[in-house]
Amino acid sequence: MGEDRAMEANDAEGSVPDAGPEDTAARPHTGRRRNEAVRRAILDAALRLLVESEGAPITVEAVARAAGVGKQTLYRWWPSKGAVLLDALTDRAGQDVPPPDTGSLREDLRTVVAATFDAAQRAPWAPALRTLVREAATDPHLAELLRAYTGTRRALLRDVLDRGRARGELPADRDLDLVVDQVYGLFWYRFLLGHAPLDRAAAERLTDSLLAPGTP
Amino acid sequence: MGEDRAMEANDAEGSVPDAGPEDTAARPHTGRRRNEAVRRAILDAALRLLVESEGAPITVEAVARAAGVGKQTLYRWWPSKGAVLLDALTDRAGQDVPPPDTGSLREDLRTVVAATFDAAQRAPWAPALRTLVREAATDPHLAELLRAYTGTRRALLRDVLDRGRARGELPADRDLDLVVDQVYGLFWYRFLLGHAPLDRAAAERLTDSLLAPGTP
DNA sequence: ACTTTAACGAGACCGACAGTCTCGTCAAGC
DNA sequence: GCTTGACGAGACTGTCGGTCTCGTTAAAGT
Repeated sequence: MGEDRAMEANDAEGSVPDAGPEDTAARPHTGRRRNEAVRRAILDAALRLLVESEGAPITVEAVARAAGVGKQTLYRWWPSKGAVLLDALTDRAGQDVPPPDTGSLREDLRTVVAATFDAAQRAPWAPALRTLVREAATDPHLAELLRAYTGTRRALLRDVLDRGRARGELPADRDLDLVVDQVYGLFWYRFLLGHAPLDRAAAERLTDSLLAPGTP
Repeated sequence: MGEDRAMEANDAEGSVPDAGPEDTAARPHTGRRRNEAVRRAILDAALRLLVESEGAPITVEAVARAAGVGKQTLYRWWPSKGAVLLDALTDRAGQDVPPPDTGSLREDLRTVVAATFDAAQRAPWAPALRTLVREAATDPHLAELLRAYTGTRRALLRDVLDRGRARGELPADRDLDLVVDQVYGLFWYRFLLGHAPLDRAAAERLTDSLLAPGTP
């Protein structure tokens, strides 16, 4: 995803009036090339600040200074502050494990929920993610990116439920979107407010609550 | 609540060193009195902007201008922008109806959940509340006030559940805090993301999901 | 009436911060 | 060696929350 965003800013240059669409891709690249070390330095600095931030806002200048980079370099490759932060977070932490498929809905669901809760509790990315969500409140661009991200998470969980229902482990008329939202609703609510734990026990009880205790 | 906050700023004046605590309350009020019409004008203007905002941020200057008031007047009575906005919202919309106690947990829960969902869907305060939450992301003061508010909401729902459990409508070992968070978690998740409805049907299904369908 | 006190409207001012612009420099390819 | 574009540095702009100041005005005591 990081590369996609990075390119975005670049091909905006193709908007010369009446230049013809092939002009953008046709002209070979000349001049000095992008320095990969700089990209890494920016991403690393952003992630470090994000992790250490504990909810405090991050400034672009701080990221640039920490990376030893000019602000313009940053804005040359990312469209906004939020994009950099999200990129930094997903670049490292973003290897999504595929949801399990053990043949038992109860088992799969418990695993997914527990993993989600666990990641939010344990990881150093917890404060980072909290900060990111805060930034998203005032950064429409970031909000959109985050919305897309949560969308794929929902879809993944939805798949698990669909498989379970196909196996007859859930009544055919059960509202699966509601179940998905009950999981992530509780998750974000507790994650952002922090008034109650997101531990293993909570995951266990949530799973039991969603699958009626009597269900196989 | 409005009055309380308003006073807060005022008695800060009592912090003269070694003046004695009774000095604050003892000295009769002299000088020009607070103009109630101004308070109303500020609150009304803030609410109007909040309702019309549709998620867009509200500036203090806009509120002051809309109320025909100097910024200092605003800051004389409220400690921050967020406090004004929250005050404006709770001042009008804030008459909390006491939760029902019909003797049936299922009935009470359905009523509370449906009322909560309904209020968020129907009311013109929906965008206002969304804006407020957004502002809270960057305004620690407002975040604290909002946290307190949601705390009382949780406590109210918790009471309903406690009564139900006392009547034996819920197993004694059920995690009631989890149930509460499942309700408000889903609520805020859908309210803020807006990807799925918070209608009567959703309230119905959520209630059924929390109270095992077979329970009396 | 006169004085004191504090609220009021207006708006200058400050500090932070996102994002832009400019400039001198440096590397990649012709 | 010449053109092109990335780079670091940092000045600059615009916005906004919050403070400060000032001249005016209303309430209360004398």
